[in-house]
Amino acid sequence: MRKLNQNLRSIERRLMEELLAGRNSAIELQTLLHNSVKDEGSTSSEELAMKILRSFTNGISIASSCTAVLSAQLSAVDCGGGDLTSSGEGTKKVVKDKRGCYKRKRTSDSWIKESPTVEDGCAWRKYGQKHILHSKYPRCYYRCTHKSQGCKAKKQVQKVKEDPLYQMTYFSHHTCTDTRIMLPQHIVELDPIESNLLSFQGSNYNHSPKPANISLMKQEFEAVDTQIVGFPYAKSSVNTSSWNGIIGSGSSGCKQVLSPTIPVPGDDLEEEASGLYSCASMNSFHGLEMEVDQLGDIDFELW
DNA sequence: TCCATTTGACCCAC
DNA sequence: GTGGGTCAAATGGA
Repeated sequence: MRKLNQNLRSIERRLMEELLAGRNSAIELQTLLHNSVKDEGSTSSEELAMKILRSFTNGISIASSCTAVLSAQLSAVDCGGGDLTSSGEGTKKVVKDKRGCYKRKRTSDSWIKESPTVEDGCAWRKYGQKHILHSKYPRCYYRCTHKSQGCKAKKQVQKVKEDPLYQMTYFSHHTCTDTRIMLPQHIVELDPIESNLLSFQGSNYNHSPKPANISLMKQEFEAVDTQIVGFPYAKSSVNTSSWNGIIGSGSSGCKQVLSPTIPVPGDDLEEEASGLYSCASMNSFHGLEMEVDQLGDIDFELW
């Protein structure tokens, strides 16, 4: 048992180191983006972005190994039915047997993320929308555009506040080889901070995925807001500019200007474990910061 | 024609 | 019985 504690402490320390490194790099990048003139510093921004990605990937990988250690140790101890993979956060996953026949089961292969934008850099296809009891806003259901490739990634998006804040619940990681969407060049070039987007343009990612219909996602919530509370996006300059950048280009513009790509890992095993950040890699900087802060609050009491 | 969204219906868990 | 998640036909845009 003492050895278990030592192992866990060691993993905890490594995890925290990686996450802190990622956080520091993110802060550094934020400063850099604030100070840099357009076209300058793009290389270092890329390097930093990759550094951040690497740190989070490593961190998640470590967290995964920690879970594996815990599972192994706990099953050895046999506490009586304690299954880490099924005693997660209380979120539910629906497994389909036949049409309309589902079994809900708890799963840990899901995670919640809050963000001021609904866009997360991945290509999603909406397959449903429901009004949720006691909720002002509808919940939207999305699955990966590449479902045909067998990708089981899903997400639910629900607006939780009048200020643009969306709660996104992800289920399963992307198994498709291409989860990215494309952004119009000018959005990234205008002002990465102001547009709330990060450009990860790089030579390693040369696929040509379809863009997610971000404007429709925005319009959808805007329509709801218009009915209920007016025009909420005026409250947030950051998000307004972000969305204006996208919507202003129109959907055709989005398809025509495809040069900046947002790399989302998913091809190798290590990155497979980093589904959370592969999906979040294009999120707003504020969102990233928020996530890092949340990660900093991880409760290691269990260990 | 293809693809994404909308929306009512279906079905299950609670 | 109700609420939530999914399906799939209808619809619309490119």
